Amino acid sequence: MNARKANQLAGKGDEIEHQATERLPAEDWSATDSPRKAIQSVEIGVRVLRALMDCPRDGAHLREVAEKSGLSRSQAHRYLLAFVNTGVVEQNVQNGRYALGAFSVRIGMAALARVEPVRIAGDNLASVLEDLQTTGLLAVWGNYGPSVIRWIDGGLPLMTSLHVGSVLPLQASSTGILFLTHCSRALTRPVIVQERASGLEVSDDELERQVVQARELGYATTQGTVVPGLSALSVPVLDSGNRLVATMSVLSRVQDKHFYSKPKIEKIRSAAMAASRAIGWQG
Amino acid sequence: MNARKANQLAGKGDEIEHQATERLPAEDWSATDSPRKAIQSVEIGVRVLRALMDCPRDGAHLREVAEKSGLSRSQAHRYLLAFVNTGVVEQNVQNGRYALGAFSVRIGMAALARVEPVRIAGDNLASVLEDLQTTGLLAVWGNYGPSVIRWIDGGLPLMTSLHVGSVLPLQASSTGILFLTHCSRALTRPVIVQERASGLEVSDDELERQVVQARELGYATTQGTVVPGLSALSVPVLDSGNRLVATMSVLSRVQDKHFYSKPKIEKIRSAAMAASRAIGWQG
DNA sequence: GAAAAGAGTTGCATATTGTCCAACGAATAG
DNA sequence: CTATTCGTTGGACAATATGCAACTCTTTTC
Repeated sequence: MNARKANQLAGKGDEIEHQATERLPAEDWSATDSPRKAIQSVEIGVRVLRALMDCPRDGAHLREVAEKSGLSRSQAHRYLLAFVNTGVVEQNVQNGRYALGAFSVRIGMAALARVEPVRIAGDNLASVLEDLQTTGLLAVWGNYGPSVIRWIDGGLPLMTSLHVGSVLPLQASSTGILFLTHCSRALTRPVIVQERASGLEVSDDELERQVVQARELGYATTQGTVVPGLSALSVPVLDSGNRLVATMSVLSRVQDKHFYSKPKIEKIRSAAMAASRAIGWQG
Repeated sequence: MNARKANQLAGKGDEIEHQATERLPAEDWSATDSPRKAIQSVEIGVRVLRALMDCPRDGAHLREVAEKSGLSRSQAHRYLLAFVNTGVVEQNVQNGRYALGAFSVRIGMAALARVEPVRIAGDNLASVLEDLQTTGLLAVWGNYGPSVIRWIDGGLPLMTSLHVGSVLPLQASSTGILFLTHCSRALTRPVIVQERASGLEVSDDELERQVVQARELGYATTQGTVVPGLSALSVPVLDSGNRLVATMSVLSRVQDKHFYSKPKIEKIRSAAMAASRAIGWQG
């Protein structure tokens, strides 16, 4: 048992990144490691998921998963099979690669819904959208930049490529500008590098200008840079530490030139501020 | 083994809320779980997560989790313990309730990054077309109506005026019918007006009939109305908000009267549903 | 062009590991 | 106070995960 267990736990020399799992709700929810008797297979299974998490979008080969999680290939294969059976993981039939699947998204969404700030921001956004009779979205910081986590349809007939899961560009969306405004360079820089490698380039000067403006006004706007014909106004939702928790965006057609009137902007801003205050912001 | 497994699967007399375990092959769920050997504990673990997913924001008691997942309390407790150890689940020390934890959010974020509707729909369409040895197309809503964004040649030699960028008629194509079925009037009406001004007129009654039929069947068909001699069957790809993201169309010659047999239609439909699920649809 | 290497997948004997039962302490109710 | 319910734990048993090796298929190498 000793040799076997040692092999399992230590992996093949590679130490597994056991990143301190950040805790969003500042309540008394503990996730402390305890040496109590549990289901070992489940803990190993989570190791497999962890291995899949920091993988390129197009998935990982069995080989990589096995290495990252410190399992033999046959073992890793069986764990992946179990996850595939349950929809947590999907396997690309073309190239055989494994990646997190649709059910993982649902788990994440269910977990997010439990996070107070997101819930509150979503509710406030919904009521503003109903008031303004238009459509909008909620975004948080995801693995590859600002990610749409809620899409609220409010009367404005729109067909866009945007949807829950879309990653918005940092440099070319009002949402992105807000994240640039409120988040550390260390967080945003890699994404910008990535975007520029993909051909989306906005000069640092121009970005700086927009960031300053967003900071002054308390909101950011874009016209048609993400989806042609669609303009957006985004406002930040901050927590007690002035950290950006989420962004609320209100959409309209670019031809509705005067959609974002002073009173409407005020409504949107105060909705975001109400949400911010509700989660402890004191600015 | 029999008695034991039966007990596991059936629960303790209470029937488990077996919410359509989304397995694509649509096997009957009471029979053999997985034809291939996997890790049973992991699959059970996912059952526990599923139980946690649809519970109130403040978490669920061990009791509920046990019932919903069809496990004994001691069993459920051990699974939850394993998830708590890994940060997937958190336990409120005050009231002892369990809920999805911060790590679940991270899993979801990682999975979200992989959601790319058009690519996924294109891949699924391609494999169906290869299977059926024919040609098809992918369409999304464009500025002037349903627009072809991918044309996939699959053996059927077709000479048509259709190509990437073509706008399909709302009233006279199976693709158009689907957009009429799933999109708001406000979005489609202008295009219909435009079409009628150009001489293409289908009565509202007839359209309504087709829309109802498409909604019932889950697909739409046309014979030769877009391109003479060419018939098409189109299926919708939906996202998490039940919005129509794209349509997949499979083409054939009208003289191949029995091309769209039941099993083929089923294949096409399930490809679209697989794509839908992969981008978060939960219907 | 054949052989070798590497990838993904599967069968099988073995014992590690999950399961069931029962029990404990702690709340809560009656 | 007793009775019940709940979360949690211990221990014996056997079901289940493991490691090894084999197999298929593709890719690489010579």
